[in-house]
Amino acid sequence: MAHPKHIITDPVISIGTVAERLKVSVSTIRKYEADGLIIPFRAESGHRLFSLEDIERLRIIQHMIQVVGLNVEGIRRLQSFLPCWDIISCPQKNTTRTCPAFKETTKPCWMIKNKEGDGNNAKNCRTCIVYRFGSQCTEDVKQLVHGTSKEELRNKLEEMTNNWTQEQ
DNA sequence: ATTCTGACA
DNA sequence: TGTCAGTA
Repeated sequence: MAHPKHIITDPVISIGTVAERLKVSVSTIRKYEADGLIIPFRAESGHRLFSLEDIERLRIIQHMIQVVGLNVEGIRRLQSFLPCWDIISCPQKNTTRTCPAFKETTKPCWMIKNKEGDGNNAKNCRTCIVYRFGSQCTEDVKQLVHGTSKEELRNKLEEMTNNWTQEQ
């Protein structure tokens, strides 16, 4: 309610602005991207652009580092447990136990290079509900990953992301 | 003036 | 994490 939906999701903030608002260096933000923690939008010029949701995600990263005590590697591993196979309709549905994302415990699904076939990669992952969930509060993440059916999981995610993207 | 990539103390 | 180079 505080912000209209488009304000939340539109990537229009420069990396410099983000840096000063979060009190972090520009290079640190670039590093987070290189490390797979964030997927900034790219202008045609090649410049990174961030939305308010992106800033929220960065805040959570700071929290995990400064308060929780995780390092970048730890955050990546934590996110590798986001059950994308349960959250979105996976091309290899019945073979979930064999899909790379399911077995990977080191990096999140958006960091896994896709083989042939459907080529949805990091660029599109930016808008994926799985990736976006990482922009939610860590408390909510806990509750979510705590025994819920696929259907419930799906609904909760929609709910939560709606809280962010809702309303004018 | 700002940001980008890549290399590097 | 920061900086320096050479661009766009």
